[in-house]
Amino acid sequence: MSNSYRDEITVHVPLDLDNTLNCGQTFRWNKINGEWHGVVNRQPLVLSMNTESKTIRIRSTSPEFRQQELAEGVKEYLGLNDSLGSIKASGINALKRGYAHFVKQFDEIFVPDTGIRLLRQDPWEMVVEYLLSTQMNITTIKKRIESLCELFKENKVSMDYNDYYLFPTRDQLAGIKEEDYRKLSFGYRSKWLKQLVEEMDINQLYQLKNQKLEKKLRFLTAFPGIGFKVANCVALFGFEDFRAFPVDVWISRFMEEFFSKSGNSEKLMVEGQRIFGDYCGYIQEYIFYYIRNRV
DNA sequence: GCCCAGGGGTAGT
DNA sequence: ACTACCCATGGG
Repeated sequence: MSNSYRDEITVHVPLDLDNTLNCGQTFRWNKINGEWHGVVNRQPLVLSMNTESKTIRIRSTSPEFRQQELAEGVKEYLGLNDSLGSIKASGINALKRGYAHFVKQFDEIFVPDTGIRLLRQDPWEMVVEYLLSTQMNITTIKKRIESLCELFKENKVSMDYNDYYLFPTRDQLAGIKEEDYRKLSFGYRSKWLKQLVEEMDINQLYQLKNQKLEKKLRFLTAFPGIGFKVANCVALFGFEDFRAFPVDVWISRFMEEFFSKSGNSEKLMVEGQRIFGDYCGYIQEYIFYYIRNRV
């Protein structure tokens, strides 16, 4: 049982922890007694925000965080340096080149005060989690992922009387059989994950960071179980490639309803890029939030 | 029981 | 290129 190191940040830009950590871009954060509990950079991390003083309280097991001071690391992870205003302006600019009539609606969808920010997450974790996410609702995905993490008792880390499980490494998963995945109710995804763990070169995966989106997608979609939607999620949430545009059932409905566009996730990705421009991925997250929460 | 879920693979047009 | 169908399983 170890005690935590603590720090604080005062934020001067829009940020909503609830919307950011509960909007479908991440699966391993849980809110307990008003605090968000997660694991980042292989350390437990607890965040809570005082919305009046605009202060984030931080707890973690180390004063260091991705070779940075804890507070700086959290700022980086939460994407607090992203300018929501510039991203919105970029989207409006793109819309004016062909869908100017949608600008007013867009203004209601991309509301910076919603405070959603794209997290800087680990690519390997994203690959595994979004491969498992196929055709499951978010509640179920979170349960399945947690059960996978809890297979590895050696990954349990304690902090301030709470337990956290680090996400399993590729080498750890190499010892898991397809039937073990089926026992975790992974269903038909079991053989995909088994094959992914056997065949994916982790170094090649991490090298995608500096590659173009098209190259990322080509590499990722070569694996069974990773199609265009999952690959775009990895590019967006694991590599901060803001030109990625994941198309799930919700985004697909949105494209049909507001732009009369239909087709598979690859075709709609291209449409999304054309309509919303270079930050279409960031914008996609606001669309996802909007379309799922409207009355 | 029913429909749905941050889809993907495959076979048949 | 497009469509139809199947895949496992649990949430609501």
